[in-house]
Amino acid sequence: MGKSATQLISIYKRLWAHFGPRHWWPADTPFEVVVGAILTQNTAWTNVERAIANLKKDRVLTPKKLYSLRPSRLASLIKPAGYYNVKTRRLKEFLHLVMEKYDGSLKGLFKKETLSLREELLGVKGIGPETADSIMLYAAGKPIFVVDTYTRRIFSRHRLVGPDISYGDLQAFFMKNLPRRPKLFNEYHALIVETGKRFCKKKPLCDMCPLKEKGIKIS
DNA sequence: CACCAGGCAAGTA
DNA sequence: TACTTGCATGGT
Repeated sequence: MGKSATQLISIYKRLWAHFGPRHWWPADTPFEVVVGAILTQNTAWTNVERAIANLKKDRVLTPKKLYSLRPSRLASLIKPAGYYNVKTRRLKEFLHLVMEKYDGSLKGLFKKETLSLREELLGVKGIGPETADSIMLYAAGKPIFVVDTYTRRIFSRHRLVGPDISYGDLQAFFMKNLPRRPKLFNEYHALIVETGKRFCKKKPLCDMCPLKEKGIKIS
């Protein structure tokens, strides 16, 4: 076992001991995961919750219902999540794929092999690497590690990687050094986000962080 | 008031 | 290729 692998496991254990299981993704259905993944792009989750609540209240949180909504109506429902015009287009782009190619069923889409599913998701305008990987791991259950702002921030501050590491390289760092188990990837990313939200914001609270003993200098 | 949040695409040089 | 900018609400 390499040094990086040992460190990654050690950090995971420490976070899990501190926070316990996260039960991610916070959603009732795979489709809700997809919608949440798009709505949370560069946006606080509390705002996404309001938007999702609006969709549930009007009982339109299914692919067919959302696809049939007028864009102006969808935009007004998701308004609390911000970027509502952009995100309306992005949801519609994804729904168009599901409706036209998979008969409105996520099941069909998620039957694809991991790599071809990733390519297909990345082909949708508005779905980038993090959104695609969140959908794959948390909606489709594929063994893909999700990288986000917090991941880069936490692991570069602890000097396991450089601060400007690319998405792909950071993802590979985790996937090469951890057993490829969806359950582990699920829990690890969820723990990273919890740590990020609480302690590793742009203005860090490193004294409080469960990783402080391994911790290093921060700017 | 300023700054930030679980990105992404499009524009510029 | 490598920056830069627009998108927008709600919390601190």
